[in-house]
Amino acid sequence: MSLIEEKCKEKGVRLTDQRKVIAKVLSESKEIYGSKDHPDVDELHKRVTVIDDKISIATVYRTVKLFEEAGILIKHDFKAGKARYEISDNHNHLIDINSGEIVEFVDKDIENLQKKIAQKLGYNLVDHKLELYGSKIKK
Amino acid sequence: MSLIEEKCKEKGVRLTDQRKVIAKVLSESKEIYGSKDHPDVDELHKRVTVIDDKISIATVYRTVKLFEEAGILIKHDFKAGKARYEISDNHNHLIDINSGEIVEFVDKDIENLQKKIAQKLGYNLVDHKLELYGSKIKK
DNA sequence: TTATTTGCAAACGGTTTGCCGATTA
DNA sequence: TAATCGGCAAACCGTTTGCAAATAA
Repeated sequence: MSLIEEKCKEKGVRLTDQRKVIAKVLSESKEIYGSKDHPDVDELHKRVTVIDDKISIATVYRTVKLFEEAGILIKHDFKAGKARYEISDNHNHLIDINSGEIVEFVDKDIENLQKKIAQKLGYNLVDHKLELYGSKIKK
Repeated sequence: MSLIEEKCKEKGVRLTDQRKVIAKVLSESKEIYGSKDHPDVDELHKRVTVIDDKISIATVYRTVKLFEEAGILIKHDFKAGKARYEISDNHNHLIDINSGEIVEFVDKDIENLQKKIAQKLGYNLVDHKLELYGSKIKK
């Protein structure tokens, strides 16, 4: 049973054949496609139809939204137009402005600083989005 | 002459009547609508047509893209679907998850930390996007 | 004059939705 | 069985674009 399938059970999300396939593809996405994998709905649909070619893209849309609302996935809009998804986890992204490659990172210092800033402005920090855009240093 | 109109001159952007009106509305947007003003194209079009009701929304789209490419405006996709614009300036945003209100802030510490992180990952920091999401602390 | 810009309406692309038969718990 | 879900195709909505007339330099 895939990671996401388990989370569905936890949260009482009904599991259908289609959802199981989508959950499986998402759960395996990083392992198979590497760390910079943030598939959009179209890409997801392509991968899913390899397993079951009856699954419609409407179902992928509905499922991905469902998973997002359940806190299982997070949705990114790195560039408007196409949303991209990955399993929920609080890391940040560095985007290579030349190749489009995405590097993930976490940094406790930044996280603490953010909390402090929000407090200073009179808010409790609930969530954050940090994207760095950079170009590779050649050596 | 509005702030943006001046920048257009600098960058050699041809100034038409329509662009002057749009530049004016954008330049005045913060003063009139307050610090949380990040109008979308539709809102911009509404404000612009008060001055000249012949200006089409296609022109607003084209102009806003032009200004963005000239580095005069920045485009935000706080939530996908509708882009929002403001005069270019490197501050960050804190978004009230309850009211949608947007608070702007700058923080040198965070900026330095970001630069350091990018370096550590082998990149030169070119740009960044930081959005905090929080809920107001009641007192 | 000549390259550029505008308004209009149609096209576009990602996403959502109504309908209704199929499936899950 | 009752509630929910999935497939299909049409609708939706923000944005872009081709065209011919208008305009800036």
